[in-house]
Amino acid sequence: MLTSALEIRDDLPTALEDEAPADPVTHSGRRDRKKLATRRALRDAALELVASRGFAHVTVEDIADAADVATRTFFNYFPSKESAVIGADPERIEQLRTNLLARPAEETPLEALGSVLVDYAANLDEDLDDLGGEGKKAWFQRFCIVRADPELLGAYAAHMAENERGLSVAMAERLGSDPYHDPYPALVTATALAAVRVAAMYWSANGGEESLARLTRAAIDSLGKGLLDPGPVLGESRAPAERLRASTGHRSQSRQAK
Amino acid sequence: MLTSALEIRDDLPTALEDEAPADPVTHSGRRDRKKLATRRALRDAALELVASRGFAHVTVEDIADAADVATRTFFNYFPSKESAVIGADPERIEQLRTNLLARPAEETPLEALGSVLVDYAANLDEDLDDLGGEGKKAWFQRFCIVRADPELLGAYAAHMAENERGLSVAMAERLGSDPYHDPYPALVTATALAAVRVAAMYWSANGGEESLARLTRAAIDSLGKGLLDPGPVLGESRAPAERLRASTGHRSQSRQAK
DNA sequence: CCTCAGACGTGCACCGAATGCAATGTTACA
DNA sequence: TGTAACATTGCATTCGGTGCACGTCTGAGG
Repeated sequence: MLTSALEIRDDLPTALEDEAPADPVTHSGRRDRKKLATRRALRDAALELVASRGFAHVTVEDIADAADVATRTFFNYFPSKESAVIGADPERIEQLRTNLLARPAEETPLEALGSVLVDYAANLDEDLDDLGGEGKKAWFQRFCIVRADPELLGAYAAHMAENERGLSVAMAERLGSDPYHDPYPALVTATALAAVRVAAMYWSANGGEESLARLTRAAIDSLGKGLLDPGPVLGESRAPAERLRASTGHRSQSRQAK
Repeated sequence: MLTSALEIRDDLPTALEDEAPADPVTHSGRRDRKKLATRRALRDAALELVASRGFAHVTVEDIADAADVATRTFFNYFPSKESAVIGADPERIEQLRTNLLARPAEETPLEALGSVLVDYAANLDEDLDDLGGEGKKAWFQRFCIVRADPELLGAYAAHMAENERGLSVAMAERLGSDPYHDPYPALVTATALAAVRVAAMYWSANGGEESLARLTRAAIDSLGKGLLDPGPVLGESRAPAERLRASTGHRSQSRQAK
């Protein structure tokens, strides 16, 4: 059973305000507050309904009804049913882009991109919904749902492909190379995002207890070390789960290969 | 203008036979031949129409009409509009799985998976449609379309996520680890597939002239070397395009198991 | 306080994707 | 040749998604 934040919608505006007191910092109006509230209501309703019934057995009408808005209104907030669950945010990708371009030039491409992604995960760890007003809990629930449903897993992969596009050109820009004739920026970006995707899935699979930033850092570091063969492949069963957690610190290559 | 294989459908069965003489080796009958023919007709029609008009401006009815079958029949062959373009094949993933499990145990996880993927690309290079009856040209057209349309790019990423699922458990099986407590198999699989995806996109972006197997091998090798910073990052513009082509591997036995 | 323009919610009509069902036609095989 | 299995097809239906128009509320300025 999941906690429901759907009942309190209009009756207790204070309960909504303390959740996001300074998010629409642009200029706080009543309108923007309500807009953000319904957006969250729709998102929470979608997550909860999909978590209980499964994505295929939830209609947009169900979600809209649960959020107490018209079906048509749903599409004023989200372009598709998946997007309400996935959490696609065009602002986020733009932020990642600028963060990547702001990294010091000495860093290698993977270091720079990895740091940007780890930083983002760190923000999520501290539950600062400083951007998008998402919050750790929502993301955890999101990943759990996505991991369970193959259909949503595909939708999430599609969403990551969007991020990949944007970050890819930013990476090419950083390297000063033409993305059309140089696959390297795309290669780094695609593999790095795949790594953080795996880290996020693992994070959610283990109850969200561990630090997502550490898992992300470990995945990126493993990537930077060429995905070294993790110990005795055949007769292991020694410490399988410690592999990612192990390399959180500096370097602890468990095995030499190649 | 693209060549159309739609006109010859029922009138010239011989023209179809020489395209796939031994594919449904199970037991060649007239029924299976016609079935394969309509499948190809639908696929070709989808590729051609989408290539000219764009994915969003082509309806399933258009594709079915072009292939001269009822709209309903389309869904007897493909579960969705995207699948006709993407070329999702459950057999392929099963073949990759078994090929991965058949690799020698001495190879590192990335070596094993990389070899499987490179071998598959090598088959495609030689235009042996020994499985699925696809052929190099269809794949090239496919990748070109996918690369152009962001919507299809997402659909392709979703399809790759399916492959990832299957290969991930096979990789875990090979390593004898529990995928639930060990993210390493998923990490290797996800990053490797991301690498080959980039290689395929680059291949199609350059006219399909170069060897896809070489590009794939180069991408996997770069991954195995930790995506090393490609030379002087800042003042480069030296040999950007040669990066992938440079490290063409020597091993590429193009024979695969069953 | 009043007014007005613009933003937002909503109903309606509509298109297209996708599925289930049943009837019909076609192939394979004894 | 007859029959059973299978493929094609039409039809109805559900649902995701969009464009449009109308009514309402909010924010800003007089």
